[in-house]
Amino acid sequence: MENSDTFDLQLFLPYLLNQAAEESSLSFQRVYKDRYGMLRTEWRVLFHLGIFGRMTARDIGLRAKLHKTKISRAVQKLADRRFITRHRSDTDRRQELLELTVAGRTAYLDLRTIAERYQADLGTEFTKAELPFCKTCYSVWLGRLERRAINHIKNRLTPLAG
Amino acid sequence: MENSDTFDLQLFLPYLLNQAAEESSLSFQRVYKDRYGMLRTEWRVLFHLGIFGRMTARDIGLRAKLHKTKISRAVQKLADRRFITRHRSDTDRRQELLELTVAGRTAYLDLRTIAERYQADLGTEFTKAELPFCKTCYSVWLGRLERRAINHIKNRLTPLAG
DNA sequence: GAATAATAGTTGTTTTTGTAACTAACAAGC
DNA sequence: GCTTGTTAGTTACAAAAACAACTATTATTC
Repeated sequence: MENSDTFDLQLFLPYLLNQAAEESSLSFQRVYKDRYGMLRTEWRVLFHLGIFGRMTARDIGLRAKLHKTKISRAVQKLADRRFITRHRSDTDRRQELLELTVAGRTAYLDLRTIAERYQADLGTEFTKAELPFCKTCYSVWLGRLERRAINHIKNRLTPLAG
Repeated sequence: MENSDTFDLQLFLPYLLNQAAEESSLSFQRVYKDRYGMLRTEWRVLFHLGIFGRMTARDIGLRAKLHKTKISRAVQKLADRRFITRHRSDTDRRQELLELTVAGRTAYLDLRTIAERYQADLGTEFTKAELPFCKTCYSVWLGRLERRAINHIKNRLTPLAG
């Protein structure tokens, strides 16, 4: 063994987060896959529609940070299974308003119940003090993302201004 | 808007973790992709070899929780690019001992340096108290995984015992 | 108001992943 | 020592993701 380095992988944040995220979403994936044969993107779209009500594919993409092609295909499958309806918007005929059907809502509520149970279950392992931190984790990266977007715009503006 | 539900997605842990993980690894992905045209799995294999020294594909898989086919392909690419060498083990001729070449080590050290800088950079946003918590996140899920594996075995043994 | 740019969403093609079946080597039981 | 079972790693095929190019509609600009 020509031997190990000092860098501690166990403390490299992106690595830790990925391992944790992969593990947590894998276990939940089994639920929506087994019950409804859904893919992760489909589940996410369903969830967003369940939580936020009627919205467009574009807005789902913005919120969930999913690429439009992924959403387009997920929407198609969900519509095929009569979990959602699609209606062209009157104000902008490029957009489609997506909405859960009764069947879709039922599926959503079913999965939501399991999600809540799953979450409560995790609560026994994460202490009350720790739980809010997960949100910090999240917003720190979202914050970084936003700052990057802002810088990107700034960089494009500066040459014009200068 | 037929309106929103009470379930707070912003507090659903697997979702939060995934968003955070995706965002954090995406920004680092750009580094090893732009510099060496590497895929995530290749980078992980390189890193493991850099940190732990000579080891087999199997051991990398155990540590990194990567499937053997993924590793097999990553190892092939890394070997093609002369970043690693492969030698059949004398004690068990099924196994191959993998090791970084000089070029591989150079790449590893380069990426490691950036990783450390990136990590330090994050440190300014995560407080000292928060940082260790990411490790908690990680081990909680690893813990769950192990417990599940144990239960799985138990469930297969009980019928035999009873 | 015509020309140009931008946006919502779709479709087609290429990469990458996941899954299952395979080879080769070793291990155990009888 | 021969049958059966396991393990390390590869390969082939199917599913999913990433990326680029496209249509249709709306915004902008001159």
